[in-house]
Amino acid sequence: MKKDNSAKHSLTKNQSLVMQALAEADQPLGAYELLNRLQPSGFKAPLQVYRALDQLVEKGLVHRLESLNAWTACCEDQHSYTPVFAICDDCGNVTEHFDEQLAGNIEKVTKRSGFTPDRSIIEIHGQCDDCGAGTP
Amino acid sequence: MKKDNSAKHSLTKNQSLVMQALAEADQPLGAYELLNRLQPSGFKAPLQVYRALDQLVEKGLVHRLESLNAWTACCEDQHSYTPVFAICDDCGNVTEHFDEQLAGNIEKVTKRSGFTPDRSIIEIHGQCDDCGAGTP
DNA sequence: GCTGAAATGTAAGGTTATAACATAGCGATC
DNA sequence: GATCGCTATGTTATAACCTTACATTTCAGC
Repeated sequence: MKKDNSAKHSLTKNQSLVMQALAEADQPLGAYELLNRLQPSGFKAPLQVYRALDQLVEKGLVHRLESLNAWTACCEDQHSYTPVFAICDDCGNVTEHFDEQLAGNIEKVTKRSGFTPDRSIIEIHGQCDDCGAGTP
Repeated sequence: MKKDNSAKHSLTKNQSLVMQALAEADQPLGAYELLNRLQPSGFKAPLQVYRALDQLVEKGLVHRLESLNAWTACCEDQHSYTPVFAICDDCGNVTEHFDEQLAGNIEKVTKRSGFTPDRSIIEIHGQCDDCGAGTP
């Protein structure tokens, strides 16, 4: 189970519930899957989930996985580098990595053409160690 | 206007039409925007667009931009490295870049944890040269 | 207690993507 | 040239994801 950093960020009720659901999940969750899981807690409409998610992303506690249309709790408290997500297409497990050099290289590639980077999305699909690509 | 590589790949009718529409666009297009543009050519349902897009992606002629839910014609004929997309959040322009070192970095970051990368998604949002982030 | 800002509730609707099933084209084989 | 099998296509319906618009509630700070 992932760490729950909600304490330091004074989350609201809905934010806490969404954060908790994500922290308890061992995989990224879609917004409607979150809605399902939170209906017992009183959630009734997608917007409640989306609002909480947006605010949690704003605070840096949650990341959105663009290629999955899903959301995951951030693995650590704070991080300055762009996260790299490794997504296992077999078991759905996702791990979060950081690499200073990688972040630097991305800046380099785009700045060559006068581009000013703001936020980067790096998502790598493949097979995790457990699902062993080499040993089917 | 981007280069149209359809000749060498013996595309079907629908694939050609979608390829042409993307090649003529100066920006990535959503599937439903493509559908609109192709209705004069006889397209009637989203699935016609999605099927053609999938096949074109398969052939490497089209890329999907995950963070935009949009599709763009590949800028060159063939490329072995993972493409890096620089997406201008102001004007919507997207440029495609390649960088061997960057591709190597990604492998490194994930392989540390026993992960076997298959396909990578790198999309950088920011401001392009024309929209000049420093000179608003 | 009053007020203003933020959070929440609720309904409706828009966009993006897929499932399921039917039909048509076309080359290979008999 | 009839049949088979594969691929592409057509069509309808529906699932999945996200946003707009507006009303109501909560709550810190005065």
